[in-house]
Amino acid sequence: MNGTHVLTRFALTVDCVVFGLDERDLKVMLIQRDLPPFKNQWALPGGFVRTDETTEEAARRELQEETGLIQVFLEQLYTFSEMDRDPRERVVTVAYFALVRLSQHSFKASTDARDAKWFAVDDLPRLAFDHQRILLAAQQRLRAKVRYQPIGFNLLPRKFSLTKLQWMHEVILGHSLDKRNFRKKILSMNILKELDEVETGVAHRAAKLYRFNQKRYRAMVKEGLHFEI
Amino acid sequence: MNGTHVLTRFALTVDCVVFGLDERDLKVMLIQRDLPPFKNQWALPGGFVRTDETTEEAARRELQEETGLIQVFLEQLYTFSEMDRDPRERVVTVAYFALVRLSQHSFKASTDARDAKWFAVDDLPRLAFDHQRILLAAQQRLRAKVRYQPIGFNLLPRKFSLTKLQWMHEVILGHSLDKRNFRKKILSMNILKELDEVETGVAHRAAKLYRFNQKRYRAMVKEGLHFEI
DNA sequence: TCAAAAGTGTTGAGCGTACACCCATGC
DNA sequence: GCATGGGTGTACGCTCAACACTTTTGA
Repeated sequence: MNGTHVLTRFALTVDCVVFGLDERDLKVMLIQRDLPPFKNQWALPGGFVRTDETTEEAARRELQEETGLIQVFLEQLYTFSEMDRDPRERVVTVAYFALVRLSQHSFKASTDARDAKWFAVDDLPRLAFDHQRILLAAQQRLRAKVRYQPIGFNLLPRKFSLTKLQWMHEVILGHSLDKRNFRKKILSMNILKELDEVETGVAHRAAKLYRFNQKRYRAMVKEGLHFEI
Repeated sequence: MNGTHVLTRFALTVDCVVFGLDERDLKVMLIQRDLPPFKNQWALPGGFVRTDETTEEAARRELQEETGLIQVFLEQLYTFSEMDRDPRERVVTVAYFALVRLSQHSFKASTDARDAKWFAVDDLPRLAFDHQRILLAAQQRLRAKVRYQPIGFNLLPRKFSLTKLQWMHEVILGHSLDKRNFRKKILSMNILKELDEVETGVAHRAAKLYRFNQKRYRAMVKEGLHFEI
């Protein structure tokens, strides 16, 4: 701000690392680029920020435009400003990560004809720009955060079994958990509502279904609850 | 990136929340603005990012220019992009927070004649822009992080007593800790080196001095140490 | 009746917490 | 010798971790 330098302006983008969970893996949504640079390569959904929107608004807009997703869990991740991120010119990007209920969304072909597709995080194609690095940062953040904040619920259907809940944590953390201890712990927090429903369509004993009770969680936090898996 | 909109460019700044610790309080460095807007009000050190530097480089440069600080602990905090942050025009800012050994630095009058001064975080003047909010975010981050990462050492002299170390945590966390338990815990982590020195110039029994052993810490982490106060 | 996953308790070890007194030093 | 903070140990309760069998259901 000392006035001896010309005020430079920057191209500013947002990039979204969108996580979803299917029957097998943790997945990330990628989009195939139809323009250079990196034409035909896979990239994170994202795009340029407009004058009349915050970066978060831009992220939500891009998500909707490119993938049809609305009302997802979205959190700012990190801002990347290395000089050579984009071969065309200098672009600063604010990265976000999102968690979606993959089961609920039937992904309509994106309006601008780009291909949106889910990839297992452990089996990714080569990515455009520095998106590999951004994705890695998002994965680390997710892994760290799922242990001390109840954000994982955003990846599951609203009604879920304890087994699914445990499995979600195992997939994200990358190691297995003890079934009895996990149940004891999560139930003792008093943040789940036990429903009068059970799984359907399974070839064995059907599991009870639960729902995350956000209100109860907030109340418990006020009373000193320290969520931790 | 879908091409139907004009590519807007953004004024981009960095702002630094610089924390220091003196004999009494946790302090934050502020700078008195000598230009409008908010002329004569206090603000976070910071300024515009240049074309040839990353945001982190910009933050370090501004810190040096405005306060003389070099080689401080610096970490990206959050990017703020609300439309009306700056009354002149839209400015996006990448906020950083820094931890410095206040004891070591004699703060030379800043080169561009602006007044840099330390304020107790619990007794701040009205701040320019949305700097109050940024500062709050930094404080929350510091409070959360000091509990599970050994960053607090960056606020203390290299040689410190256990009492000082405990006191630092108490000031940041806002509550007191049990002396014996604190010592047991921190010493059992094996990340402090006990020196053959004691405090000087105190009117009572002099405390042993310790030094944070970064190498040892990294080794311990590899072996599964989970730093936590 | 078989396969497959749901659901359930106990025990031991280690950790966190609460707590009070003597010691060393400078003035 | 007194004031000031430095330094130290124990006991209890709680939480975490390890561990295996019975129950339910659909095919």
